[in-house]
Amino acid sequence: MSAAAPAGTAERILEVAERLVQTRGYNGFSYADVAAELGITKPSLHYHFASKAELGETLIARYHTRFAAALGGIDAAGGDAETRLRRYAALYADVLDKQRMCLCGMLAADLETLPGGMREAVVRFFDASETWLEGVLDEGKASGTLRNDSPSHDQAQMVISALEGAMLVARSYHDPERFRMVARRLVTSLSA
Amino acid sequence: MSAAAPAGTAERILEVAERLVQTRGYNGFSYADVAAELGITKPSLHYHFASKAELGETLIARYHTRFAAALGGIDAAGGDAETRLRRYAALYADVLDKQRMCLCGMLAADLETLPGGMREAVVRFFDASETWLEGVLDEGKASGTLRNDSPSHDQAQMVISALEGAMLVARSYHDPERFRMVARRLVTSLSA
DNA sequence: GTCTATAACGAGATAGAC
DNA sequence: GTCTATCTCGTTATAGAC
Repeated sequence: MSAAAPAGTAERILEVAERLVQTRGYNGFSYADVAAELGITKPSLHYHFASKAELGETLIARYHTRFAAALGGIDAAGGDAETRLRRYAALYADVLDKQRMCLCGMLAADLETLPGGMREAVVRFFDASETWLEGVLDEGKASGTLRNDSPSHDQAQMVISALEGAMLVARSYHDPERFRMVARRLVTSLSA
Repeated sequence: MSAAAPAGTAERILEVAERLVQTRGYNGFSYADVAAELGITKPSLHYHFASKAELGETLIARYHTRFAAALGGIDAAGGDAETRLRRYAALYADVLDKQRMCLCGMLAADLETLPGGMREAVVRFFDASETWLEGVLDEGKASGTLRNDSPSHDQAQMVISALEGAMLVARSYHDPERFRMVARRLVTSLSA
């Protein structure tokens, strides 16, 4: 769940825009902000991303891909279901440590104002997280390391909700430890 | 936790602006939007609220007051700690049923872009919720209806985080039941 | 691929008449 | 208390030169 490289202009634009969306929201940043930070002009941005909507859709696709790769990494690393859940929560904690909100959590707040393509992409991100979590929860129940007191489907939705909310609130207090405490409680509440 | 009345201009402005902030965010609405909806002009808005920041601060103060009154109503209605927790969650559900996000949850996403006065007011809202919840949790432990397995302080932060996050995500799916499921699980996880 | 220049519009805000 | 008129600035976006 990280990137960084020498990077061409398009990628540097995405890096800056991603941070701005995660900290200020979709309606809280402009092409002028990105251009100024990169020392280029606004029309140069439009060369790489014709519209703000196109830039936004690219940001979500990129974030989704990186997140999916991180989930693949967790699966590849092995460990029991509880360990995977802790690592899943750690992905969120890493974002918060950079003083950012989850990209799609932030865009969920802006949802009503987003162009249609972005709206659907945000929901697909949550769907993918939910599907992965369900798999981990099912596996944990089968192997007896996780509590089997309610449907994995419901538990997965609970996990996503609590982690997104904990990010949102902890960021308001500039207190990542507040997030970590919630994450620990959450994992504990699921373990057998 | 509701209002509505014959209402003068200032109050009608607040009603419209509140809904717009809760659905579109602070940077997703304008004086022009409010004015158009009320059939008045932008300068008339500025007569009642000189700046957008002032309007924003008034919105939070008003919301905070109404929320505090609702908490007072829960206390006055009696019932055990678990019942109070369910009623607390129901306050959020009522907001979501109107297809809105919690005002302060939405503003927490916009936090970095808010004028200083609004930022502090958002945090004070969370603090007040947390304090009230702590009281309910302590009472529930003392009377034996709630589980006493971790500090009320931590549990209160967990409740706020999970409910705010569940609102954020459930709204993306236009699915209030998704919120209610999370709220039920949450209360159950706290009961003895 | 990046620039200058500019269009076309919307934002928050003010002056001053009624 | 609400209006018309206007200011200034920021926004997304395009045309066309280099």
